[in-house]
Order: sequence, then structure tokens, then C-alpha cells
Amino acid sequence: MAPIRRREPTSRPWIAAIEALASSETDTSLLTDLVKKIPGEFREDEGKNARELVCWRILESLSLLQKGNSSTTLSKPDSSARFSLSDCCEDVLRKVQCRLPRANQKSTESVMSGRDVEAFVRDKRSCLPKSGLEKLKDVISKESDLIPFSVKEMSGLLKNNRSDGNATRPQRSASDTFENPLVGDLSSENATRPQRSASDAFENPPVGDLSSGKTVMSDSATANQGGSSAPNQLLVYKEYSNIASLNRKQDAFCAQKVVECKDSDSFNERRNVDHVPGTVVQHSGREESDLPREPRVENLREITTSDNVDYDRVASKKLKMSSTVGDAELLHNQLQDACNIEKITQGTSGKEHGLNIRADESIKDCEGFVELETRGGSARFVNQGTKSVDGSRENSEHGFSLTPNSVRCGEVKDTMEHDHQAEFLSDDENDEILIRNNTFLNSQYSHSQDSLATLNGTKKLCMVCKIGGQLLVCSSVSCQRMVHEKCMGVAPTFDAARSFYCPFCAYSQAISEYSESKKKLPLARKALVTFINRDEYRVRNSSNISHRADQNYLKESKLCNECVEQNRPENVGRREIENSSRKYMRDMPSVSHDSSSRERARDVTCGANEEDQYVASQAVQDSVLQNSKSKDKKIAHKQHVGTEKEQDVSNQPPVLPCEPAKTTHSNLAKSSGKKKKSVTHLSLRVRKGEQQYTYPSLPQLKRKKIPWSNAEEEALKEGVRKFASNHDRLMPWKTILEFGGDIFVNRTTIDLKDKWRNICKASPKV
DNA sequence: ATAGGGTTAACC
DNA sequence: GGTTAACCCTAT
Repeated sequence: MAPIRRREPTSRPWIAAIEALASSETDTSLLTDLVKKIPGEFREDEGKNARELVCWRILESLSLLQKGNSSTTLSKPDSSARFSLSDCCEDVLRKVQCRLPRANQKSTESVMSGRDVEAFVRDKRSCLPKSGLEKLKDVISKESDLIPFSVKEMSGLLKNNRSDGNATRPQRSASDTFENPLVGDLSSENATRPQRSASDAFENPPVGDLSSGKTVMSDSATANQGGSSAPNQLLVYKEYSNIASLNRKQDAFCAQKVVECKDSDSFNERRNVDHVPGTVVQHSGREESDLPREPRVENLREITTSDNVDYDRVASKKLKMSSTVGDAELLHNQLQDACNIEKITQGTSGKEHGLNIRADESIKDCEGFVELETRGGSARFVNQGTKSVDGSRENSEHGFSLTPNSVRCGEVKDTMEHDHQAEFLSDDENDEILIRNNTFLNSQYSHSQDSLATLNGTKKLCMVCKIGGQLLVCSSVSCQRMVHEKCMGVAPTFDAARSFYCPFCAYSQAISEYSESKKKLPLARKALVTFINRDEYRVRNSSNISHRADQNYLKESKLCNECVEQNRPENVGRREIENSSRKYMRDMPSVSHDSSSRERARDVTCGANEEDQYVASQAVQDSVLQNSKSKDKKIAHKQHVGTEKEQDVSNQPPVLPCEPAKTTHSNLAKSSGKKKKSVTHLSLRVRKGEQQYTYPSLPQLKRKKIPWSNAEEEALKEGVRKFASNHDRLMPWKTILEFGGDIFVNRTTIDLKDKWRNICKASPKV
């Protein structure tokens, strides 16, 4: 098994682009410039197709060149230079390179037949490998359900299926190629580049912004000035030397592929080219270093000497496996290395075993690609497919852009957005949302179980990073998600039994509870009304204030007990799950404030019968928890005043509904004989400032009407007289409120203001 | 914090 | 249905 070195993933898109450009008959100068620009290092097997395609393009260019200058170069037949289709383009190009006339050579010294090259290029065209992108396009275009429809749709290839599905490049006629080599069937993909003739292309090779290519341009221009074909050949040779730089980056590929060169002096001669006075080609030092040194090769497949070869690396690659086996195993390695997926079945040799790889859904589309291509028997395509797998993985890691996961993540977001809206929707709509949520989760389960479960059959992998290790396993029965704690992004949540629930399940659970709670809400509301009426009946029929206070105290104590009950560990544990879900959702902007709805859902999670008080107590508790400290202080003060003054109830919770005090106050009002009837109207009106926590599902409860007592009115008038300013129209209601603090019971500055308005309305002279 | 308009429910 | 008192909402 060939050792896999960690390489920079940034080289992959370069290779893919070069392949595609080489397939689309881009100018060779541009190709060679791109080759030189490939960043980082990569495996020797990577870029194999790219090299082949680029070399073929150069050979094609060379043959065109020779065709146009047939009278001067490569005209002498040489049986030794005939090429076989089994030769790779790179080898042939090296041979051609070795036989190119030097600047100080006469053309008659050439031993290369241009016809050989032309024939080779023509014949080779039919068996050139497709570029990775073309293959991917073919797979997408095929009616294969291995590629998700969404991916197909995104590819834009559903309607324009131009691919024949063959593993080799589309055939073109020789005349087409040689008459107009730069305008091929894929020229439209390179529409921005002007179409040029072959001679133009190679006498004035276009060089873009790629810095290193500028030299080529200058060389070309200089060569063109000479008007000789030899400089043109040197140009081609030089371009090939650029290709060699690709080889160097690929760790001794040169050593593996260097061809035999019988002309032992050719190297020195070539080197001398640069130093020949008056030579038309000027090479920079860098380019000189780029020149492939004299290949002293004894065996095409064995390591040979080369000045540019990294011997250490070459040594590790002396024996290259057969391409089939090697690539098949390479595929396996890459899949394990990059995707951490497990191979379910694998034979020991390449074509026959037909790798059956089950990947996670994030790479499932590419999995099919890999499988297809492997079975297709093209070992090279395995690499392409493997790269696609890597690429897919990158996609999945960097935004879920193209993988099926992205679609599902979109569904997640969509679902959650809808769930966020759930509180404003009808039950039917909520049911629909729940169905959608369940459907989504089921799909998640099915995918997960189909992939992850299978994958995890022998190895447990994190659902995020696809790496094993210490994983948290979701405790839900139907969920097999596992994740590293560090991959969670948020703190993991556990229930009372320290069972972990993944965010999906926690959220699903919260949604379910919310739905259940909503169904119980009407019953709870009805029970609440019944309870209040019953309590009011008792109040009305009681003549003993202290007894009522005891009743209130008992009632409040009961609520407090429920408070305590809520804080019991098991209940806290349950809430932790929900909190985790909320936290998780808060991290997702689209559902950020859905947490409050779920919290409210939790708050109304209560039974219909015995939990009528629960709703009220929750309102109280939340009011307590959510109120600002100042508010609490103020209200608590009022409560304290009221209870101390009128009820002598000392053990009340600091803040509770104003019913006790109001009831007492109502009785005081009743005792004053002013508004006796008002005591029977106990509509629940909760002031905004006193209960910031609202319940959308509950009707806006109105604060109980509290008629003003004579004492209150007098205190108000006194306060106005004392603090009203003739100059300032603003009335210091706060000061007045504090002034009559002992008299005003459960009044706010707004109440004072409103009451004063009513007083003024009734008797403006006041 | 305050003012002012609006709303609601009880009462006539 | 009109009136009224208490409460609510919003602008400043």
C-alpha cells in the first residue's frame, strides 16, 4: 500500500481546473502557467490525468506546429521514434523533447517524424481520459439515483445532457482537431478566449496574468522574430519543461516516468542552448532550473536519475503498484483518510472486487460516483471520484453547499423557522409543522441509520467530524447519533439520569411537549376560571379577614410548593434538555427566539385538572423571575405594606399576585360603602410592568379593577396639591406615589395619573 | 417617567 | 347603547 502523505487540499481544484482546461483545448501556455501555479504538494497519483491531458495538448500543439513547418523539422522518419498507444503522452512528449532540434542544431539533425507525433496524437485522442469534471458531469447527467436530484438540479445538467457517458473523451475528427485545434466542442466553455489559429497560438502563446508565464511570452515573441521553427519547438519544449515542474511537485514522478534518451549529449546540448551567443531564446535562471535534466533512464518504471528528483521520496516509491490495484487501494485509503468511512466489502484487487463503499450521506452522492467509476474499470477515474468525495466532504464541512446534507440542513432550518412560527399558528398548522418535523427527523433517522448505523456497525463515528473517539450517544430510542462533545458547539445536555440527547431529539422532544401543552391549554384555562370563581365564592362568603388571609396564605404556599417541585432534580433535568435545545437553536439565527416560545410551551405544560393552579403559579413564578429588581423591590414593598398593614400576614412570598391585597382592598372599599359591587368583579388584569412575561397562548389577562377608595383619592389630591408645580406641567406622580405610599395600595404612577384625570374630568375645578 | 389616546368592562 | 372608571399602549 502506497503511503499516503498529507497533502494540501488546495491543489485539488487546481488539478481539476487544469484537467478541465486541458480538455477544453485551452492554450498550452496557459496550461503550463497553471501547472506552475499549483500550490503545495500532492501525491504522485494526483494530477495524473491532468498531466496526461496537458501533455497530450502539448503534443497536439507540437504536431500542429510540425505540420505547419513540415519542411524544416521532424520530417525525417525514424522508426525508433514510433509510438504506441500504450505509451502515455508524457512519455511520448519526453521522447519528442529529446529529439527536438536545438537552436544550434540544423533541422536535418532531427530524428523525429512529425507524422509519428501526429498519428500518435490523433490515435491517442480516442483513449484520453476524461477530466474529473467531465466525469462528474456524466455521472450527474446519467439517470442515476445515486446522485440526489437536488445536486443534479444544481448542476444544471438535467436538461442538457451532452455526455455520451463514455469514459473517454468524445471523438473528434482529425481534421477538426488539426484544422482548428483551439476551437473544439468545448470551446464555448472558454468563450472569453479568442479563437486563434494553431500557428498563432504557438507562435504567440497567450500568457495571462500568471507571472511565470510572462517569460514564455517573451520567449515566444523572440522566437517569433527569428521566424524559425526551431525556436517554436524550443518553446514547446520549454512548455514541457514547465510540465516537469508539475512532476517535481508530485514527488519524483519524473523518476518514475523518465524516458530513455539515447542521445547522451542532448542534455548538455540543451543546456548549452541557453548560453549560445545570439541564440533567439533567452531563458531565465529559474526556467533553467525547470528544465528536465538529462534523463538517464534504464527502466521506464523504475527509478532513474534525474537532477530534479527528490531521491528520498523516490526511494519510497520505487515500486509502484499496478494502476488497478494501486488505485483501488488508493481509493480505499482516501476514503478512509478523508471521509473516515468504512468499507463494507472490499476485495483485494481492483477491478474485480468492485468496491462497495457505504458512505455517510454527506458523501453519498460521491459514493455513487466512486462506485460507478470503479466498476467502470477506469482506475484513474477512481482517483477522480475519490477527489470528489474529498471535495464533497469539504463542502459538507464548509457550508453544506452541494451535498445532500445541505438540502437537509436547509430543511432543518426551514423546519425550525416554521416551528418558531408555530406559536402563532393554529393547531392544524401546528400539527402540520409537527408532521413536517417528524418527517424530517424520520428522514434523518433513515439516512443516519442507513449510513451511520451501517458505518457504526464496526466503528462509531462522530456525526459532525466523522471521526471516532469518545462520543456522546443520543439516548433517544430511534436515534443513533453520536457526536464528540467538542463537536457539539454547545454544551451537551443530559437528563436527570445523565442521558445525553442530541439537539435534534431534544428539540423534537420540546416540540412534542409544546404541542401536548397546547392541547391541554383550553382545559387548563377552564379549570383556572373555575378555581378562581370558587376561591372568589369563598372570599365573598367569608366575614373573617384573617381567615381569608390564611386561605390566601395556604394558596400561595401551595404555589410555592409547586415552585419547589419544579426545581426538583428530575424536573430540572428535563428542563435542561429543553434548555439545551433552546441553546442549540439560539445558535441558529433563524430560530433564535423560538426558545421563548418553547419556554412558554414548557410553562403551559400542565395537566388539565390538577394543574389549573400550575398555570397561575407559573405566571407568578415567571413574573417573579423576570421582573427587574427595582420592580420587584417596589412591588415587594407594596406587598409588604399591604400585608403588614391590613392583613398581618407575615410569611407571604415576596411577590405574588395582587389578589390578596386587592381582595382586602376591595373589602375595604366595600366597607367604605362606595362601590360594593366591584368586589365581585375579579377580572384578572395583570399589569404589563408587573408581568413582563406574557403568554401568547393565553388571552391577555386584564388586571383586576380596583376601585379607588376615599382615602386614596384624598391622598392623591393632597399629593397633587403638594407637589404639583405651577411652572411645570408635568406631574411628579412618582413622588406623589411615594408620598402616599401607605395609602396607595397596589397603585402605580399610571394609576395615579389616570385617577387624577378622572377626578379632573369629573370636577375640573379640582 | 410622563402624557395622552385607546380599550375594556361594569353600570345605568 | 352611552357613560364611566380603571387599565393599557405608545410616543416623547
